[in-house]
Amino acid sequence: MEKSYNPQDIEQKWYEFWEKESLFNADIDKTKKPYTILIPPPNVTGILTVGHVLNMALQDIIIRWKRMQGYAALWLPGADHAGIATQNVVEEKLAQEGITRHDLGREAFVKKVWEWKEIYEERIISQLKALGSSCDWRRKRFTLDEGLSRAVRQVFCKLFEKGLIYRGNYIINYCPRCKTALSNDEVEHIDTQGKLYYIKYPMEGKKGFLTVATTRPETMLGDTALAYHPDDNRFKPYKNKKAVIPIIGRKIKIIEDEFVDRKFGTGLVKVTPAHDTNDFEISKRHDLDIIYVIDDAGKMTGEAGKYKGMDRFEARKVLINDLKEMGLMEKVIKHNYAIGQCYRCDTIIEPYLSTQWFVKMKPLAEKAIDVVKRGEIAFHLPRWKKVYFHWLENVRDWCISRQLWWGHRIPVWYCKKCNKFIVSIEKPEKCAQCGCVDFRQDEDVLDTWFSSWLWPFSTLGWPEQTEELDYFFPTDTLITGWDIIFLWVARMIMASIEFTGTIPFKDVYFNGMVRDENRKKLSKSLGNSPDPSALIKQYGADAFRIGLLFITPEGQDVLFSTERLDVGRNFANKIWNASRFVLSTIEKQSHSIKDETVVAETAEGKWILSEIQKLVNDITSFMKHYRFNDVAKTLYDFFWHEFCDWYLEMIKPILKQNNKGTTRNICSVMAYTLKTLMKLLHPFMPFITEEIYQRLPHREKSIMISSWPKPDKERINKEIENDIKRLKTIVMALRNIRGEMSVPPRRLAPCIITSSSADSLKWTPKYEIYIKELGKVDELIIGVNIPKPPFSASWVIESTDIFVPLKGLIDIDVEKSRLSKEIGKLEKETINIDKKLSNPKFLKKAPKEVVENTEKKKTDFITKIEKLKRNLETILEVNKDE
RNA sequence: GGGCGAUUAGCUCAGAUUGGUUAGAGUGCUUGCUUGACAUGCAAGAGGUCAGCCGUUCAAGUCGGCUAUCGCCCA
Repeated sequence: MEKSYNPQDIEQKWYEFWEKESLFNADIDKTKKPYTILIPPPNVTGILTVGHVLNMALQDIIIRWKRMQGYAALWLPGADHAGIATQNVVEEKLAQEGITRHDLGREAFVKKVWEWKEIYEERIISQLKALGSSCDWRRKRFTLDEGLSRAVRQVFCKLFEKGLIYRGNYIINYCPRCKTALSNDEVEHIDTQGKLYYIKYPMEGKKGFLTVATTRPETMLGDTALAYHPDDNRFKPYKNKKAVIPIIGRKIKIIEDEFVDRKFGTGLVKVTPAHDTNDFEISKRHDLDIIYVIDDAGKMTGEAGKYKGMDRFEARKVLINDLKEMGLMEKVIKHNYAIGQCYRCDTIIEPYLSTQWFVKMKPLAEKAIDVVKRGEIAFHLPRWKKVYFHWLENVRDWCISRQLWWGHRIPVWYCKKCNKFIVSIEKPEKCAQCGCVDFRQDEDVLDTWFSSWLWPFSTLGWPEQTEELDYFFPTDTLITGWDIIFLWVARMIMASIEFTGTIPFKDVYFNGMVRDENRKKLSKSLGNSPDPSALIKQYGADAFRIGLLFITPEGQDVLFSTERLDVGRNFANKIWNASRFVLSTIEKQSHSIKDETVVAETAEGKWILSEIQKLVNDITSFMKHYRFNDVAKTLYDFFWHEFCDWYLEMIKPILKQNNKGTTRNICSVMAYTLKTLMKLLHPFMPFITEEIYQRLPHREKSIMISSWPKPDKERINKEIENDIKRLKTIVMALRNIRGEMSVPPRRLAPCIITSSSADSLKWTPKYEIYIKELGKVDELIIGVNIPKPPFSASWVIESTDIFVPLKGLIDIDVEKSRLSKEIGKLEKETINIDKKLSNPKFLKKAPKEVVENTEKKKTDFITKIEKLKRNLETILEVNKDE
């Protein structure tokens, strides 16, 4: 084995092996319980980010764990067509060649997008594979697959029949750059420092002015009224009078409406029905005209007079200038408000009146609230329930039509003769109204989320009642980011209940967002995510995975920087080298070893076998509770410190004795322990653990399908655990003394361990060898009441004294300050304990156990202080003698 | 405007379900080591008024309230 771990030597090899052996495949097996995770399908827009890596790693961790526990574990992979985002990237690419999608036409353009999709889907899959993802690739799905598309059409028709889908003319969020409608949830509200413009509208007949405040002066060209609150007496005299829109000179009514906020601006607002949600509502109540002044590209229309053809923001600038010149701009003040931006391209959203398709959400929302309230679906962390409920309780109808070419075409056909529309899964044969057979399908496509909300069951074959659906559905756990709780999670729950009558998954684990060092969310558009492929190459997939998990506390956001993966890389190297030591030791002796059934003969063997049972127990419990960060840290800590620093170091002196039987026993214990650790680590670090497993004596053809360890009570040995705890304390004391006294590393020192009672020394004999080796002791004397030799450093452990005679090496001043410092610390603690114990209420009310512990602690401290003081005195005496 | 979260070592964070240990880890820092697995390493050390205030309790980093600062979501 190489001296340092090189992941590139083994990762690809094992992934190919797993695939060749079909180990990722989850088949229907009625003798096993199913366990299902569906991938949150990544967009085919580009490569994955480190955020995806975290999300995917978590899924792989769970699915590998469940597979080892004997479940028929299915991780179903796939990708999302991501309508707007994908259309955007392909259009951008075309633009570089100087072509627009219109130059190509719909069919040719969509073909181009499919080409793009094939390339990027392949890239994503290869990234997932490089990461070690154990997906059942046979079952890979894409949201535009035939089966999934049929599900989409069927759902559309069903909801339409139920009256839950309707077509209507409303103000929707429109992105003038993507040239499509968006749902409310696809708009991001960004706090902005803007301005509020106070504009004077002349009264009809030149009888003075009325001032109106607005953040969007350019829309005034489309005003069809001014409005004030009915209770606002300031404007009563103007009721039903007319004002004149400056510049274009159109006359508009002054009306009363409850909606107006009297405290905003002057209390009088302009009403622009075509370009503002609230104004549109007002216009319906007052039967106002609707005038479009901004078109679907964000440019001013013919209604805008001289501003026609200008971009909306350009028009604003010019208009403000014109108003100022005319003396109609009363004032401009600073004003902060949240401005809506497109979540795909950050363009400022234009509220725009148009005819779109909508889903009525209230009836769907109610059941989705219930299942989470009843606990049928559990959220981790539970606090996300609050966010979920708040959204569902205030849910608004969902605009699902998009003016795009890439996506599921809306299954609505318009009769070319009578223009009546028919909603149908397939193209209708003839018009029921007029018998015409000529139809035009709706030009628009559906919101991407209208297909992804079906993902949990459409991927398993729905609407067909497949065996897969029967076996693997409802799925078990969804792992996703909290940023799509509305867009996706809530809607999947609604859809699943509506169409399958059951919940889509039992647990939802929300992983934190990965952010860069400036706390910015990693995103493809910002380009602030390092390329995962490069990181895998640099660090190895295992190091990447465990390194990432190491810095990912449960459900909290993660500050990522490349250097933070060093921990993972170092850990992989540590595993490699410890294994190298274990394996070379095993190889050196010729006998075969029995690892599973081994009974340890040596103290350190009994100890590690005992400790590892506790570890298995803890790790399994952490896994169950989605506490992956704890798993990573606990395994890291155990492997590095207990296994390497203590256990392997304790083995070394025993091996040196060259007793064949003992060596064989040690090898068996080592093999068992290392193999158990590899199994526990496998979900996190699949490649290196497979490599080590294969080199150890093993039964299964892959660690992937070996059984998850179960704690063995027979191997727990409390007595040995206590002994080793004391041993460690002694060794650490010796090391501390050596360190403080600057004893050269190669120089061995004598050591005396003594106590006033023989009982408290009874445990020591079989540990002498370890004390000597780990504490660098040449002459070890253990006995009752041995007096402290001159020129020795000392340490106190409970009732036991440790003396290290260091004539010629001991620095009296260092030893004095060491002892004084320790005494001071303990005295401070004793004062705190005294306070507690002198409080009658504490004695009366605290549990007996706690009081007893506190009392014992006090006695221990006092004994220790006395001993330390005596040691300090003897040092001083020695000093005097000289 | 409504809500959620965070504030613990120089930095990044654990300390959950269940209040009781001399409050931990990684990294950084200081010192010493080419120790027969590992310098991607070994050993030792320094470093914390747990944001502040008030409260509940025999007992608070942990529970409740308020304040401050930062971040996010919804309107």
